[in-house]
Amino acid sequence: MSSADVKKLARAFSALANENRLKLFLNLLEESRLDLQKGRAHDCFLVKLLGNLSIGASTVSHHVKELEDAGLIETSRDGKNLICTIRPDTMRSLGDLFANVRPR
Amino acid sequence: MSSADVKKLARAFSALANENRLKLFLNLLEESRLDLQKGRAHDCFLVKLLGNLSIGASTVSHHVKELEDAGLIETSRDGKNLICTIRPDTMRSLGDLFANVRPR
DNA sequence: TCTACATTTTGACAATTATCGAAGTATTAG
DNA sequence: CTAATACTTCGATAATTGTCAAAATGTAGA
Repeated sequence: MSSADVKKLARAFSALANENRLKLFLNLLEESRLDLQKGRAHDCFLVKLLGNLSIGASTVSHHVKELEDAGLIETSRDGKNLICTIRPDTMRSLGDLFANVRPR
Repeated sequence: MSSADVKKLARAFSALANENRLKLFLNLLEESRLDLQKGRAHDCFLVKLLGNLSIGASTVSHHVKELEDAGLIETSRDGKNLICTIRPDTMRSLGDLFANVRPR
């Protein structure tokens, strides 16, 4: 694994290391799975995420950008609303990392 | 997912968020897979890990403890040497987290 | 027991990070 | 155009973290 890859990985884990940011991400993941069941696309408004945490809007905005810069999510806009979407490619590489460890 | 679970998860990601600590962990993972192929038990000495990084022994010791406290590895002793072992149970729960995301 | 080796603990410091509130920007509705 | 809503940027601050060097501890061998 290249040094650049390690850097990228560390960045992703760093984004998930903060409790509030992790909660945002887990919300998105759960939403993604619910929508998967219904066969719909998954997305989540910032304002909706905000409701679940006791931190300010500006802080949430920072956190979302951090998740995005780390390659964990993508964002787009629907009018005034920010839409966050999980990046399945990144999920796959993270998942692979933890696979195939010998059970004891 | 309970609040305690989220805390634990964040702790694990936090442990992997530092580049040097991540390298230690990736070394252990790789070693674990090599040994898996050979059907042997896997373990790795601290002093061996140390060689690959340009940081002091005391720092590596801190990092190892951090990985252990985060539930990612277990340690034991063989004489003077510290032996580090990947925890497959934790690997499994982390792997599950990133599974089942809809591809686009 | 003395010594060398492997690791750990301690104390310090610089760098990074999480968060806030206020001001700023963009978008929509009226 | 104006006001309201949703988000972003800025500047500040407190808390956390990564690293080091030095001293301490534990272990094995002579």
